[in-house]
Amino acid sequence: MVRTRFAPSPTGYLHIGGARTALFCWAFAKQQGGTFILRIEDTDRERSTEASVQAILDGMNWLGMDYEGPYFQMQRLERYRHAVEQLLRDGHAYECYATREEIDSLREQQRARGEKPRYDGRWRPENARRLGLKPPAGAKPVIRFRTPDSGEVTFNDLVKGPITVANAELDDLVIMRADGIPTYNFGVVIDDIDMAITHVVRGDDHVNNTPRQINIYRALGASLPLFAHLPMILGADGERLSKRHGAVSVMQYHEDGYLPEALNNYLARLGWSHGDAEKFSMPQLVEWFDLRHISKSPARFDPEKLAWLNQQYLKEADDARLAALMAPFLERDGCMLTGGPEPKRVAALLKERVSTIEELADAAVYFYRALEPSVELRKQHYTAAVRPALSALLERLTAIEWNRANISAAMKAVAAECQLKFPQLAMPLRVMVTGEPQTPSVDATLELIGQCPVLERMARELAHFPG
RNA sequence: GUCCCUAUCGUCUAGAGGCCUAGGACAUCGCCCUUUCACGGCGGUAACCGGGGUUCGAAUCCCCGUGGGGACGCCA
Repeated sequence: MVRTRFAPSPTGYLHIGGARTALFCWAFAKQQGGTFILRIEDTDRERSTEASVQAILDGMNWLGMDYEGPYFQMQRLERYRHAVEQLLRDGHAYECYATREEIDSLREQQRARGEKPRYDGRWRPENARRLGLKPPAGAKPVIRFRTPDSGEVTFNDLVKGPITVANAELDDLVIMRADGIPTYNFGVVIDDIDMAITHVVRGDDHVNNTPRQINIYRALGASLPLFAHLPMILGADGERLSKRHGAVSVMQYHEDGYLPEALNNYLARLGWSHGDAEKFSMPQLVEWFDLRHISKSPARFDPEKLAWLNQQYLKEADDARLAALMAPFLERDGCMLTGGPEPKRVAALLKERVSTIEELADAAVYFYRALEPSVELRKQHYTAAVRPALSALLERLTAIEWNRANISAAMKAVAAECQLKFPQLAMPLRVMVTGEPQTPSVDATLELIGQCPVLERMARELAHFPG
């Protein structure tokens, strides 16, 4: 039975990269009929926050990934201590009393010499004895794992293929701090063993940690899970994703008016493919997902393609749902929805013209509030020549039963009478009523705005015509 | 600096030695549709990083360069 896990540290919001990792983990587990686990790796007490835990949960929930858990590492300290005792007993770990300053200066020297910075193993029992090192009185040691001196570690990454690292490249890493809290490389191994994780799917920034972790598995006598390392997501500029790139928080996309199915779809296609398929649902992803078609190299995040996908989902989204989603944006813009046209009809009219909910709301403002045309627009469209036609139209519109067909008929009749082409009448009318040069077809727009507001706005704007 | 990984249009990618005159999508350009703008339809520009091998045959396999990414914490 396949078991995967997503194991974020609660030191910030759920970002795009984390969400993509979670999505692949989730999709793989579901595709295999397995279990997807959420584990919060909260052993960094300085940076972990309750708010971050909540932010991660919110992000997972919004994207619709269900999980077992969450489990918290800080609730499992007892277990890590026992595991450390076992390693100590078996000679796979030892106490190290080196101070941080000591280690820092060691690394500095190594770097100056052009070497890879590494702990030199001075507190390995045999070395400490040789060097005559004695534990300072009252000092609490950290525990280091004793990495094999020679040989190499090879594992067959499910995405990248065989990867080999020489043990000589690895040093004796700290697995437990003096206060009894495990470090990442240790906690992750114990948890993955205890939670019977079969497939470790994570970002490829962990490739270098994997040989260290494998050595720990072996020292513990545990069997290995399979590993699949996902390439990173880079910003649109090819740089590492960071705050500089604007929206890196998943929930920021929610706030900016993206649909979760669009973000999921986009993220799924970033580093994974299924032939020529571009637009597909979560169930479809679950059916199709495989590790073999994950690309091996990093991918750039392309906001334009995301926007396009979001537009595709918007076009087919339920009108009532869109109405509910755009309401907060409209209210923020000072629109009163009550008394105006039904939001879902407005959404239906506008939804294929925008790529986010925010744009949808922006485009809907004039249905709920009279917008003043800019001076430029008036100058451009309000001419003495069309004024009589618009006056005549105002009168006709006063008299008709208010629906799209009648509005259109009235416009056509006036245009014919005044020997104007339809657009010559429609453009100034559009600007007068909506304040915008671009809207859906005028008749449908006026119908929705409603007779009274339309007549009022026309009368008011007529006063701005020259002559 | 050392180690690990990686390399197809501007971007995301298809590609498992002959189906490749390298396919799709976003973006971009043009045309059509049209009541403005969109949507939609049709079409165009655009890529196998370089050099060596292996092979009858290489985008695909190997080596070397080069570019890109990652790691080198008592962070995860």
